Amino acid sequence: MERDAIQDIAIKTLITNNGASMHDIAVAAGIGRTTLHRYFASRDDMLRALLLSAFQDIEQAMTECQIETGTALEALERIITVLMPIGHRFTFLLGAWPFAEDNKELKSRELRLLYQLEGLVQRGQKEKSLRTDLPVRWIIDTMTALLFMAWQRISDGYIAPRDASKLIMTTLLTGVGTH
Amino acid sequence: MERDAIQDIAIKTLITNNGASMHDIAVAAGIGRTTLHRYFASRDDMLRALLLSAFQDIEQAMTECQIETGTALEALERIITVLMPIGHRFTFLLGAWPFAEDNKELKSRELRLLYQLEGLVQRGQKEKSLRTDLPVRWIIDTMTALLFMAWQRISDGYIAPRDASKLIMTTLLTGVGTH
DNA sequence: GACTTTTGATACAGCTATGTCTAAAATGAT
DNA sequence: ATCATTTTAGACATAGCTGTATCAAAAGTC
Repeated sequence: MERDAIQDIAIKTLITNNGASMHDIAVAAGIGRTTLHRYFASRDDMLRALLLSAFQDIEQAMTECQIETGTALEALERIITVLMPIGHRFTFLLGAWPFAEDNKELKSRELRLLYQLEGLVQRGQKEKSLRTDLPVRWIIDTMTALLFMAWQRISDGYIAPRDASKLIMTTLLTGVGTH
Repeated sequence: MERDAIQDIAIKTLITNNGASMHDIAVAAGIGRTTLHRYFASRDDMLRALLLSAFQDIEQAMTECQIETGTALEALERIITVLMPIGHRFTFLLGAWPFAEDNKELKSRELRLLYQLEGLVQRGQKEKSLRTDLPVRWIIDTMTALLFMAWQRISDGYIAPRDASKLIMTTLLTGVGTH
């Protein structure tokens, strides 16, 4: 089995039960615990690798979006669309991120990513498509929150994956009120 | 120390580090581990008690809102306002809820609560203040997601507690776009 | 089929967390 | 101050998890 595939299963297992043991994760991956230890020297190593892997996937997804291209709203929609299929990585990252406190490289890459998103929101504000009376960070948070929630509902089967992006975009931009 | 106070500290400790040991929680509460065991016969007992306590607080907060009174939007704003000060309980519940799977009573009470919220949203739709083209459950999810995110930001110090309700309401109802 | 490599079950040692108990210390009541 | 009650530190036993090592079985290669 490929290391990437194991990482994927480990992430999915840990977001369901974040107390899952190495044995649990090995079972989920259909391999022996010894073999899991061959891929990751320790649980700590594994968690670090998962954090990095999840983050890298999101970074890459963001890069593929080419957020400088087109309008801010178009870029936002692209971001949402590419993050949806990796919602489990996103969810894992939300839960595990507090434990990345001492990883300076990851933290600085996070800041870079956040900086890009802030730039994008500010561009939307300049383009007069995003409100200027809300904090930039809160706009990003709102999108994050909706992504997270949509992923939960996809996992529950309440939302169809193909409806998610549109649903998030419309909720994000126009809210649930009739104003 | 009162049992309620210990429960509060346990919840706050566990949302920060959900792997916190009984020793960690006892330290946070300023009591001995033995004493903690006097309040809760086992870790399992404690987690069950915390789940129930968190849920009850939210139930009570919802009851105090008298959601049948006034317009749906007024009731929604009241809900958000009363849930904010107990955001840590809300956050704990979001994280711990998957582990309440076998608690039939809690699950049925959750359904009752959800039913009330659905009724409220439907009332808002009838009053023409909430959109009818979005799933009712998704409207509730959006509010939940924003509550959760606002609580995180209050904990970070990015949002002032007194701004939170207004921020959530405006984001929820009109979104972040200028439409 | 023969050989090599990989895998996994198993055993073991060490560690941590949990639950239980005891006796001393601390606290509260009078 | 005395007595009663509560709390705590520490000890202990146990279970579970982790990391490590061994060796037979399984899988892969030629």
